[in-house]
Amino acid sequence: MLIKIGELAKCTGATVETIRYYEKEKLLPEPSRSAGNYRLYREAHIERLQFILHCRTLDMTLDEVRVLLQYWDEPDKNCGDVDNLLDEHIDAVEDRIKGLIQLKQHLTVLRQKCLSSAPAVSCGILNALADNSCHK
Amino acid sequence: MLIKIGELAKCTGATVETIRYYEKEKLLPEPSRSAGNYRLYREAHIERLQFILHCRTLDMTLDEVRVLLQYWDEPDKNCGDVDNLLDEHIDAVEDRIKGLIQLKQHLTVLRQKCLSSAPAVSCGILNALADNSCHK
DNA sequence: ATGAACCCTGTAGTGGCTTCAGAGTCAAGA
DNA sequence: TCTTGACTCTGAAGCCACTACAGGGTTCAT
Repeated sequence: MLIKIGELAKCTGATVETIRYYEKEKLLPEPSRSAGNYRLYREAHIERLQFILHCRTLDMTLDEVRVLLQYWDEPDKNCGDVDNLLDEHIDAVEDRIKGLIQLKQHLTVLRQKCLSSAPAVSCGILNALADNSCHK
Repeated sequence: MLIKIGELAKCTGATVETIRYYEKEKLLPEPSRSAGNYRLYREAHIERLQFILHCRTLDMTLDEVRVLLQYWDEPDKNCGDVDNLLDEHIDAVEDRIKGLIQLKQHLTVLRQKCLSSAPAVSCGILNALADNSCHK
């Protein structure tokens, strides 16, 4: 029932270093230790780590994760803040997508300016990048 | 014709600190100095800085900018690499957009699981995040 | 002469890890 | 029994692209 850090890493997909980092950051509680000072984890650690990793795949910051873990730790609290955190996070992701789509548009326009294998001095891309009238 | 760092910052939109940082990173050459040891910039610096900033608004890394500046500095070179760099950069941006759209989808589904002001223990969001069958 | 606005250098901090150095632990094989 | 190799430990440094700060110097107007 007790597993070492390498096994925890394998079964969650995290790296060993990331697990130790989360412990240092107090996202994961300090586990018990073996006679040889190896960390020994149990089921609860696996679940908590999976929760954290899942939040990270959703691009949440560790501070956001910390807020969610508070609710995890105090299940009787009202969860209204969870909603708010998620709403704000969705907005942030939306903004980032909009920005990137604009960015891609700019890049694509730029890309079309170049006829490959011309000398750099006449490369449309370099010239467009240099052009200070070309602000967004 | 010679301007101080604050003026360069104002006319390009960079911060003074960023300009000094670019100098340390050898993206900008060391300018001449006044009697009082102030940096003095000329036209060429303005253009080069604008080029760098423009690349940065296109989300290029400083290493990518370094490659482009090489062509800037050697205008007789063939510019094929410029194309490749840009193509790769566009691909990377595209991938990031796709990832974020998926992410937003996940977040939106998650958000709908929550009826605000329930106790956290029964919050659908927290439960979904904890659910290890809920991998992407 | 004084004050405010600018400038200088060098160092440390940010986030979320990753990498490294140098050492200890443990099980299997010769 | 000894050794090899895979694993683990700690602590510090590195990554990126800045940003912030401490503690000083310069310049110019009043």
